[in-house]
Amino acid sequence: MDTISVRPARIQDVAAAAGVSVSTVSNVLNRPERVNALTAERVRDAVAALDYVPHPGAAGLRTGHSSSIGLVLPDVANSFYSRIARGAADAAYDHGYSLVLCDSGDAPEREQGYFTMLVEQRAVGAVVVPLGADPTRLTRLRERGIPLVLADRAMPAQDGCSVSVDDIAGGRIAVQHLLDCGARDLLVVNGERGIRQCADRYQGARQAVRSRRAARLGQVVAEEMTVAYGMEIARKLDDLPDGVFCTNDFLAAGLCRGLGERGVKVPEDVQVVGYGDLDIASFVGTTLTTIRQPVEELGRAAVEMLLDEVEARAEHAHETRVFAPDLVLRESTRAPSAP
Amino acid sequence: MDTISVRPARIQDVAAAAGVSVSTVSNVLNRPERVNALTAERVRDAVAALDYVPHPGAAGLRTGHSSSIGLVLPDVANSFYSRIARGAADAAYDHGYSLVLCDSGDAPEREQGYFTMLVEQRAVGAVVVPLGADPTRLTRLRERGIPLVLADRAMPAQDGCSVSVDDIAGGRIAVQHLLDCGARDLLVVNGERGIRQCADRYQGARQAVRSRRAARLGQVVAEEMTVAYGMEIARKLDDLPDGVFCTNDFLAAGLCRGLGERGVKVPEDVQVVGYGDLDIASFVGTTLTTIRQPVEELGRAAVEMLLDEVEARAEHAHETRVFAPDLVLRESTRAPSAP
DNA sequence: CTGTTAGCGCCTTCAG
DNA sequence: CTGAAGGCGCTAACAG
Repeated sequence: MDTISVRPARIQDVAAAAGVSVSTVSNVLNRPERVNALTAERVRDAVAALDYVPHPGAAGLRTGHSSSIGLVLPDVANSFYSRIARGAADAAYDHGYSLVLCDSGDAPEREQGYFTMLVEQRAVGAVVVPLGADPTRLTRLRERGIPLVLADRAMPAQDGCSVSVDDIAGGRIAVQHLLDCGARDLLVVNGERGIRQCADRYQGARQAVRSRRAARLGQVVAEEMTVAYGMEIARKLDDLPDGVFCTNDFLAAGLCRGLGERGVKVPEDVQVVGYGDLDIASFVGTTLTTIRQPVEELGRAAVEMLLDEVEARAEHAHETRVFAPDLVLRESTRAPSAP
Repeated sequence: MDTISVRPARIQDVAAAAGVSVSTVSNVLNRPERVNALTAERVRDAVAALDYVPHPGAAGLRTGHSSSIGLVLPDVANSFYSRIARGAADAAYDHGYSLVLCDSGDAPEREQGYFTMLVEQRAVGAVVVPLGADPTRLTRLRERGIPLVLADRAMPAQDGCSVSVDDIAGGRIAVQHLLDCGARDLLVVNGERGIRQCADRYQGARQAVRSRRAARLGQVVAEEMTVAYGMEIARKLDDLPDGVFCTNDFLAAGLCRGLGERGVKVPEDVQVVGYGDLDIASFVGTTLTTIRQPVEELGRAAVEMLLDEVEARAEHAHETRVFAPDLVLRESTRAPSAP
């Protein structure tokens, strides 16, 4: 069967069918308390009978409110971002907004294209993981009347809300856990220094060690954060540490495997903590103890903060929300002894 | 700085500024050929000066056309679906449509909620990866005037377009490759029979072997398609085959690792082909030769078929497009000898 | 080639 | 508590 093009019922049709005026129908739908219960009943019957579906777009034209919010990110296919998207979609759905997916594909022109699209659509706001560090374009969007919430990026508090995960805390938790499990000769297997997340996680690791005089902390930097480099590092290690914190799960998975090939047992000889709770962490042979980042919640919170700004306007105070990562215990570390 | 609420310029303002009528402005924007070059120039200047941005929503109210298309799927955080989303977003962007992300979260009520949202928004159409097998709700959507393209699911051709990947061909290619590489004693490590994809891939594998009398094909079914089960299977294997086709990359990764622990070398002793080209395939120690599915293209094609239906209407012929998977050569198989 | 006019579907004063 | 009328921003006839 092909598409039937029955012109959908309009509010007028409902009014006629119910024997009332359009404004009464509108009231029944939007402010039921102002309408006599019986007439309301009649109207609702008519709505059902005609399969009437209101048209928020038309309403928005009148009221000035739209009901779509933008989600601008570099690449939905990347699991970190797709998890943000999931959380954002959840929240948007719960609040009756629709989420417009804007995948900039790492291309600034395209990001800009989406920005103007959002202006055209009169989106109520946008959650964005911006591409460059340059805030000019973001500011312009905001001046255009589109409130923004930044995700996973810093943002001067006065300019708007932002959400992110605390990587320093993550590093601290990871290493603290190794200490709790009895490890004292520690190694951080890190990614490039330039990556903010890596630097922060290392800083957190140092904080944890500082509180425990008796422990040592080394660091080795992997060229790329992949399983292969993790294995490589495991092979080259001279004196084995008794605890390793890898700043990403791929490195951790590779490291475990490389150690295995040398006959080193995880967690008996060396304990390992990863970071990110990627799929791989629970699929791998020795499942990884790792740091979970509440990414979905991050997306959800971003949307909710945005809606608060949109709906509260005057009373809204910008907020920089930082989420706490937490530890997922699996096989690559031993049970912690009570401190 | 806070949101400045300057009421955006309307088409009237532009008309006034340029000293012409609104319809002329509209024409300049939509059918430039019907307008004198000089007046057009004046209008464009005014547009720029006032920072005028057209309001497609209002236009749509008038024309009846909307410019948003829905993307309904079970879970964006799942990499298969997020890749579809990426392709769909690409195509939608290229054609000037906006993509509304509808993550049903595996909940039928929610999927239904999104369906009615799409009706409300008068979406021009939707790409959907439906939850259940029941086509009733889909049909209703279509009757409501929202054309559908199904992704990764079967659909009677007369009811609309669909896109999917040919799993039989995928299985055939995988095993053919093993044969080309000299393997003769083959094993399929599969998931549950009930899963259509698994059944299809096995069927493809059998087709490949049938053409080569001299080869044997066994099958073993893993309870779950994870790295851990792959390892398990590698450990339990009695007589080693010389070629293994795992119907998913997790299984393949686990298998390789399990074989490694037994001292069996990949690809020297046993060659392995995976399926899916997940991240893990290229990150793992011995990188996996695997079957790539053109998932992004699937998403892109879905949107384009949808738009064809929307724009062509009468001449549009429903199409069931099946994509061909292909082989990605990596380290877990030896170079094929010319056939 | 350009201007005038009448809605698209809805909400919202303002009267009754 | 209900109805009539105007307009949100834009396009599409139809005149000029």
